[in-house]
Amino acid sequence: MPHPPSQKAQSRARILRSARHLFNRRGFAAVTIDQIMADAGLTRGGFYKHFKTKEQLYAEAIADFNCEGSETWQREAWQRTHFDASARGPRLAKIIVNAYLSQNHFDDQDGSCPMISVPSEAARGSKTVKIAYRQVLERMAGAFEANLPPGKPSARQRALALVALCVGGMVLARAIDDAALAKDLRKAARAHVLAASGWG
Amino acid sequence: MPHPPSQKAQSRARILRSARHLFNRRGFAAVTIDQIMADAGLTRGGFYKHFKTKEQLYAEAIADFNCEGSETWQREAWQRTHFDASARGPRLAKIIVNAYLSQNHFDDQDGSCPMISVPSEAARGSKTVKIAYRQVLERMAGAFEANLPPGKPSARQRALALVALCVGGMVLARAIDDAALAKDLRKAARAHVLAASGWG
DNA sequence: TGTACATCAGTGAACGCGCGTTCACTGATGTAC
DNA sequence: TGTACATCAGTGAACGCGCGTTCACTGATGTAC
Repeated sequence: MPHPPSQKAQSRARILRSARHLFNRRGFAAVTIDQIMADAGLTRGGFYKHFKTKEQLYAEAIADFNCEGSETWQREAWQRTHFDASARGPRLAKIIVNAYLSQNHFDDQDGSCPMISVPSEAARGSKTVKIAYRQVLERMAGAFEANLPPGKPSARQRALALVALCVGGMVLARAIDDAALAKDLRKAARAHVLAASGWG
Repeated sequence: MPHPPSQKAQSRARILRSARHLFNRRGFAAVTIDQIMADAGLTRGGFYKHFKTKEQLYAEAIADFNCEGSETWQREAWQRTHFDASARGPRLAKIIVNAYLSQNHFDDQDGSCPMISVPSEAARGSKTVKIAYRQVLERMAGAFEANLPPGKPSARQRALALVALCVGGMVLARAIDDAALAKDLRKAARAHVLAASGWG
């Protein structure tokens, strides 16, 4: 097995990252394999040494998103809470909500959560795409649920509603052409989530 | 001006309806002008007698959606509330919420609200598309706001959060490949909206 | 009323263009001896 | 250690194909006389 040992893995990771960013920004159909490979510093033909099809890349690109990942808007949320690295429980949940509904996340078209950037396209995607999408959803719902007290509508159910609120607020904010209304949507969603959860 | 008088308007309406349904089901990029025209009972070339470009059609197709419109899932909601045609105020709001988060709406890929079927594509659309999108949002938010009591977070702000919750719940439900979780999302969103608004 | 004409919604072939995918090739690397 | 060979990530030209848009044309209708 010649060639530098882990170079292929690195190329694959670069392709994945480029794909995730470009899909986020422009959507599945509007992005070219040529563009993805160029963005990753490679050329067209090599793509099929890593992925079987464009659709498969799409699924992996969604799964590639990491809730605690390294996107700018995620890191900046931590910083704004004064490097409260020991934050746990409700404190952590509040940080997540604030980051998720932040202006930085709104502005970051490349690095945003796929639930916000590609929901309607995932709905039409393959089974593999939808499975990857559900994993992202479950991770966020799980983080919320763990920080909710038990109660009448189950913590799980309340967590799902809070996720829907966060995602819905950001998705709508992105889809309109009115900066003020977009801000209102984010603020309204954040206020409601923090009030309903008790994390405020 | 020859040709049957209002025939052109009828053709235009048919094209618009076909476009809205096909865009809803498959997304903007995946739908062909050929398919839209065929669905409307016309042929390719005639399209440009009605619309200047595919993008313009997209904007008009979104605007074509009517909140109190004639889609099946909308009518069935009224029926299920026992033809409560005199419903007003909170009673009406509850009917809207139940219809919006209903299984029928979930299943109706053709006739669903564009906020649910094409949010991430609208976010990348032209200014015209986003304006049309905002009008749909404002209509629903207005209907909610009118039925909320004044309060600390303004009725408007609470209305926006409720819209985000309804839309987010449905959007997420559509994007995953798990019927049970999809149902849970709809139920969680509905329960939360009705509880928070007092319409329950 | 009848007839010739003008209009224009709709037709369908054709044009460009770009994209996903394939494929023969390259050349840097690891392995065998 | 050195050398011939095998491997395979990456290259870039090429292939099909389908789509948005254009365009010359048609034919049913309304209008003018």
